[in-house]
Amino acid sequence: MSDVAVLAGVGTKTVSRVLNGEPNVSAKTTAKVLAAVEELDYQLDLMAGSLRRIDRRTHSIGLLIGALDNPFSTALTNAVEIIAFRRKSVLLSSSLHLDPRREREVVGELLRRRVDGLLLTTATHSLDIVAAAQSRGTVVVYMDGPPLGMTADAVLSDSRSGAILATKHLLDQGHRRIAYIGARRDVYTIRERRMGYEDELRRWGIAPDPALIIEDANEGTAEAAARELAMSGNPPHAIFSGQNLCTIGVIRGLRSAQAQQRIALVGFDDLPMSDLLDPGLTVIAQNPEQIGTRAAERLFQRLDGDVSDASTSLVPVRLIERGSGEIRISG
Amino acid sequence: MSDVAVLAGVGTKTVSRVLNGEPNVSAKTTAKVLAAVEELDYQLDLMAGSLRRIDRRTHSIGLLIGALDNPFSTALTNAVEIIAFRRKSVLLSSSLHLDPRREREVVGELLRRRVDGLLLTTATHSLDIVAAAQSRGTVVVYMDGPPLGMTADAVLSDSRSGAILATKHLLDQGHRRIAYIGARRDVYTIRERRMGYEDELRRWGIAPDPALIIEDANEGTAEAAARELAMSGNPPHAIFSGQNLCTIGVIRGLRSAQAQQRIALVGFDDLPMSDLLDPGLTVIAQNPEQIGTRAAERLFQRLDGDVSDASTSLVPVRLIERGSGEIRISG
DNA sequence: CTGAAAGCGCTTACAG
DNA sequence: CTGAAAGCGCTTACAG
Repeated sequence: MSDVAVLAGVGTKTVSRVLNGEPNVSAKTTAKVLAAVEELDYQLDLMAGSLRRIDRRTHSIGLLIGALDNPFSTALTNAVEIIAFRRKSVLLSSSLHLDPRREREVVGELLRRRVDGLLLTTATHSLDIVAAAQSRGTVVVYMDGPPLGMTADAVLSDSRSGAILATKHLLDQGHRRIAYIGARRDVYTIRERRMGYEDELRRWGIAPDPALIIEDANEGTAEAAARELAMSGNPPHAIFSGQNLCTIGVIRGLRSAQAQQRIALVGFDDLPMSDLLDPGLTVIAQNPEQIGTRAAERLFQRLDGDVSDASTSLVPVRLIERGSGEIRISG
Repeated sequence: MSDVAVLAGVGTKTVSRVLNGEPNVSAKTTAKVLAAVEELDYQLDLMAGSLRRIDRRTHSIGLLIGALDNPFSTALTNAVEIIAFRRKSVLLSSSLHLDPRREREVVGELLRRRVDGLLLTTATHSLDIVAAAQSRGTVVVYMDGPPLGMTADAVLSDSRSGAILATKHLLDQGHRRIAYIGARRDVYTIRERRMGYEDELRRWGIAPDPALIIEDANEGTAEAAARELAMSGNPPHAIFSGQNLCTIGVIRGLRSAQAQQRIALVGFDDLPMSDLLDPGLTVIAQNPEQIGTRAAERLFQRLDGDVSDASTSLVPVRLIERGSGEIRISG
C-alpha cells in the first residue's frame, strides 16, 4: 500500500480511504490513487486490515461438512457460497472425509484463521473449541442437525415428518411389512428418520419388527441387506431407505433379487436422475438449497448484530412420487 | 497471545516457540505454556503471524470452479481438499454459479486474502490480475483446462483422445451417422471433444455433418435436440454427448422419442447411478480425483520451491461399456 | 480534504 | 533456554 501511496504522491491513509470507499476524498486525489493501483496491480491486503479493524472481521466463514460425496452436501455448500459471496465473504470449506477424528483439527484450522462464523453440519468431537470460539464472538450455526451440547441457531430438514410421510405413503399402498434400511445411527437426523418410521407404524397398530430394521448401513451393506431381505422366505412388502447413498444400495440389492417391481421403495433424500430409473424412484425430497440459504442468512444476521434467542428452523420436505413407492400390495 | 504469556509467566516469544513447535524450550516452560493455552482456550492467530513471517505464507489456497452442480467438480474439489488438508492449508472455494462476470470479483477476493496459490478451472476474464499475482509469487495451477494467455502448470483430461475413443467405439458398432451434442463452445475441453469426434469421423472417411452437430447445449436444449434428431426423418444411428449434463438431457430426449434402445449413446464424463439405467450408460469416464490430486500436488511442489518449467499433465480417460454404447446398427 | 503516529497479534532478528 | 524491541500492512483515532 505504501508503494501505491508513494506513486500517487499521497499518504497511505488516503489510499486506504479510496480503496475502502470512504468519503471525503477529492475526485482528483481518487483518480491519482486509482491510477497508481492500476499501474501496480495492487490488491488490498484484507487480512492485514482485519488485524487492526475495530470489529476484527475477516469476512470469511468456515464450513464444516461430513463429506462432499453426496449431492445433498454439494447443494448445501453451493447455497451457502451464494449467500457468502453476496456478503463479500469467502468460504473456507473443509470436509471430514468420513474421518471424525479429523474434526478437531479441521475446526482448529478454521478458528486459527479467525473466521467470523462457523457453519457446522457435524460437530461432536470439537465441542469445547467451538463453544470457546462462540463465547468469543464467533457466530455458530448448525446445519442439517441440531446444536449439540451448546446453544446455537440451527437449520435442518423436518426428518421426522418426512419419515412419517414416507411410511404412511407405503402403508397407504396396502403394505404392512415395511423394512427400514438406514445409515449411521450416531447422526441425529438419521435417528429421527428411523423414529418417524416407527412412530407411524405404531400409529397404524403395527409393532416395528427388528428383523426388518437395518441400521448403520452404507451403500454396500444396504445392497446386501436389501438383497437378503428380498430373497428371504418372508420378504418385506416395502422398504423405507433412510438415506440417499443407502437408497442406491437398496436399488441395486432389489435388482439383483429381481424384486424392484415387486417390493415398493421410498428413499429419504432425492438423487439426480432418479426419475430415469425403472421404476422411477419415489423419494422424500429435502431442500438443501433452502437449508444452506437460511443457515447462511442467519449467520450474517448474527454478524449484523441480531442478539435474539437462538432458534431451530425446520425446513419442510416433500414426497415425490415416481413409481417405486406406488407399487401396491399384490399378495 | 499476550494473555497466555502473562498467565504462563513467560514472554510472548516463548509462547510462540511452543505453539510453533520450535526447539529450545525447556519441558517445564512448555508445560506451563500449554496449561495456559488450555486454560484460555487459546488458538494461535495464523493470519497475524503470516503478516510478519518471512515467506508471508497464509497456508490457504484459492479454488475457482465454474459451478458446483456437477459431480465432476465435486470430485475435483474433494481431491484438492484432501491434499490441502494434508499440507495444513485451508481451501477458499469459490464458484461462479455460471456467471462469468463474477470471475474478476471472485478472484480478486481470493487475492486480497493473500492465498498462497490459485487452482483455476476457468479464468478467462481475470487474466491480468491472475498474471500479476503470479509474478508476485502466487502459484497458479490450471485444472480441467490449459493455461489461458499465460505460462502455468495445468492438469487436465485427455479430452481429445477420449472423444476419439468414444467415436471409434460407435463406429466399431457399425454406426456411420453419429451426432454430436455438446456444451459451451467457449470451453477448451469441450472444443477438444468436438474436434476429437470430427477427427475420428474423418479418419474413417466420413465428413462431419453440420446437421448432426449441436453445440452450446445445456441439459434442457440437449433434451430437445436429441428428441428432435430421434424423431426426424433421417435420425442418427448414434449420439456422442460431449458433457455429462448434456448426456442427462440426451437420455431424456431419446426416451421421450422412445429411441433409447435404438440409437446408441456414449457420454463424455461419468454420472452416478448410470449403470442403473436401461440401457446402462456407456461413458468416457474422466478421473477427477487424479486431476485434483495432481494439480494440488503440483501447486505444493511449487510452493516448496520447485522452479522447473511449467508443464501440462494429461490425465487418461477410459471407456466404460454399460449398454447404451453397444447398441449395434440395425438397419 | 489529508496525513502522521500508534497499534492490531504475531514473527524476526538480536541480545543475553 | 529466554525475552525485549522492531516491524509486517493495514485501520484507528487524531490533528490540522
